[in-house]
Amino acid sequence: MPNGWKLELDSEKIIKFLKERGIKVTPQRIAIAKAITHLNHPTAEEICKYLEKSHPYIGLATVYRTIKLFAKQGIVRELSFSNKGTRYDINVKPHINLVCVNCGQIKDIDSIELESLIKDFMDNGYQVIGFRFEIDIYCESCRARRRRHRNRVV
Amino acid sequence: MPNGWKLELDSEKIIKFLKERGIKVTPQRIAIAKAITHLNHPTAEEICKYLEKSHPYIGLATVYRTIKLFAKQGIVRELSFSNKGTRYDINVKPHINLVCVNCGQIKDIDSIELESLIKDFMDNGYQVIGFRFEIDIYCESCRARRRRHRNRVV
DNA sequence: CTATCAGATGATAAGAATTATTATATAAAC
DNA sequence: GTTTATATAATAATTCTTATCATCTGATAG
Repeated sequence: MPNGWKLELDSEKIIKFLKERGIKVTPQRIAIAKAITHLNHPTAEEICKYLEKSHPYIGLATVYRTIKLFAKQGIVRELSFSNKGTRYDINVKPHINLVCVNCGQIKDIDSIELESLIKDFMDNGYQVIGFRFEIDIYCESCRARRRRHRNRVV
Repeated sequence: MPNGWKLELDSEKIIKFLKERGIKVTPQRIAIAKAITHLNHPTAEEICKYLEKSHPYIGLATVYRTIKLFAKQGIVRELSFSNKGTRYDINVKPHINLVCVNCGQIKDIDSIELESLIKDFMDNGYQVIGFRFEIDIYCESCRARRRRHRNRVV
């Protein structure tokens, strides 16, 4: 994971990264890498749906397998939610995930404080394999919708 | 959730908390509340198993329903993991979950930096409903086991 | 260019975790 | 104690993810 922090993660870099580690670069993996960089914290299903147009043959199993592979390589992070299944984050640099508890939308926010907090851990002898920092809020659009329907429970 | 931070969460307080909000207090709910306070980040199944002794009739569905209710009230937090299912955390004060990527053990760590980081968010107009901060490491016992089996992949 | 082979894929079955359903039971208010 | 809205237990259903396995492919050597 610490390695991953150095990566600027576009699909080209991912491909290069796989090659360097002797991992086969297949059309499916390239397509899935591109899909993840183009989508915002997608689920496996969303990736599959996105690829339907260009690669109708890619199965959900392959998506899951490939994501797991990427996760093991520190290319993506898995963010499991109790309701909406697992989402994948391509940004492995320490940052905050602002999650809307209503619509599930995720927004990434950089935070120097967070980075130094994790760095402190590493300096204190911990081998940090991964991390996850998430703050649950109502996003702007859900708050606006709420204001419009004040008396209704959103 | 901010309300929850003020709670010292033993089962008595949980019962009081439910009553105040007009939510029925049933033997099952009391038992589950006690179970959660006695167990360390349990899964629904672990709660069910723990209660087998004293309340053999409580079903898994009831455990799930009750936990969801508690979560909605900010009494517990849901921590979903891709592998090992969902665990529940009774400590709603901002803290760090140190998660062992090998055995899944979770250890809570207080952090002033984290508290102030979240406070900053609240001061900036965000309504913080919940949060989750988790750092993945190898715990002490897994590291010890690793040292003993250096050549083996743990 | 073709053969070889480890590893990847797709289709589908299997499994695990969680939620919905529904008849029955019960807590809270009177 | 009665009433009534809500909770429960048992089980079915659903959802999400992983395993299986026959087939296919990328990389390498000849």
